[in-house]
Amino acid sequence: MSGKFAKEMSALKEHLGKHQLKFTRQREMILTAFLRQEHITAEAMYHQLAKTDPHLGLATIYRTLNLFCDAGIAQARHFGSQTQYDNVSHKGHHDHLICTGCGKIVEFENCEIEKLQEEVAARNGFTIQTHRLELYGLCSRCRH
Amino acid sequence: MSGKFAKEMSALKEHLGKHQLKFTRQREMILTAFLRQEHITAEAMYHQLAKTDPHLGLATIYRTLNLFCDAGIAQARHFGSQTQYDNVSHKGHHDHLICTGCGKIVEFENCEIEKLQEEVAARNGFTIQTHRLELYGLCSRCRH
DNA sequence: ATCGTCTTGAGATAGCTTATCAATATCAAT
DNA sequence: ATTGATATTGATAAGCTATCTCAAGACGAT
Repeated sequence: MSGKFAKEMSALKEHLGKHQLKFTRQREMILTAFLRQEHITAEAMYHQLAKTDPHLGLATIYRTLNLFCDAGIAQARHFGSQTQYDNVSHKGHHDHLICTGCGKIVEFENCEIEKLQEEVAARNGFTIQTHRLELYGLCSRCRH
Repeated sequence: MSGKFAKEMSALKEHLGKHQLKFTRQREMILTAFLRQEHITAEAMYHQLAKTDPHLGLATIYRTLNLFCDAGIAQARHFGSQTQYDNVSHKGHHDHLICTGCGKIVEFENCEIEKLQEEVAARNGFTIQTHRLELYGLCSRCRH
């Protein structure tokens, strides 16, 4: 029961303690479910957890995911019409190359770009938690 | 009246022709206004154009900006709770550094990153039309 | 166990975007 | 230039996601 999520669990408890908030059954349940994902929407988590606890409210999911953002465990990102809550502790980050012709998506990683991003951030006094890089263009076939 | 936006105007007309769509007074007016901006929201453009044409509907703005996206002239980007429509032809492209603590947004440009992006694209047979780079983290004040 | 405070669940509400539809504008063919 | 077929517009309703409200219940320090 110590669990592989002990680090995040204590990060949450520390945040709760600092802000006079309480550790509840729902917060524990939602955190455990959240840490199993790389990113998820509130709606998706609502349906996922409905199997375990049918009375868990959607508003509670939103409130709790936003709480995780405050605690630095999650990070909200607007994608399409919904908000994606990213698991900050998840490492394997990849970026996307998207063809505007056929919709093909190629994933890539580039350490040099990431290093330059760190430099830009540092120059502006920022500490990067995560990022999003999408390149839009035409793939070889769609270019004709 | 030839105008500095001739290139985009013909790109729009080409798209319209290919899809059995019509060239209207509203589309021309919205395109001209749009090309003067680097990026704008539908709501902001609605208020801006209300001075010229008080009867122009908000739905038309949304429809037209989405049309520009289809034509490759604009690009939608979800930012906060609203959608930003970016002017693709605008050169001085800037990226964003976003504080997850206070919401502060810092714009930046970095040629080296852009060059590396080109390399990644070329390696995969892509020709970049535009891109989106957002760095999320804590600004100096929010880091404490 | 008690009490003050925080949290929850359910539904109402708010904000942004899209759908509906009758009236109108556009454009190719007369 | 007129016609006719089709696309577009404007106004408003509807849809969706996320947040707010508040009475009832849970938490945790004492």
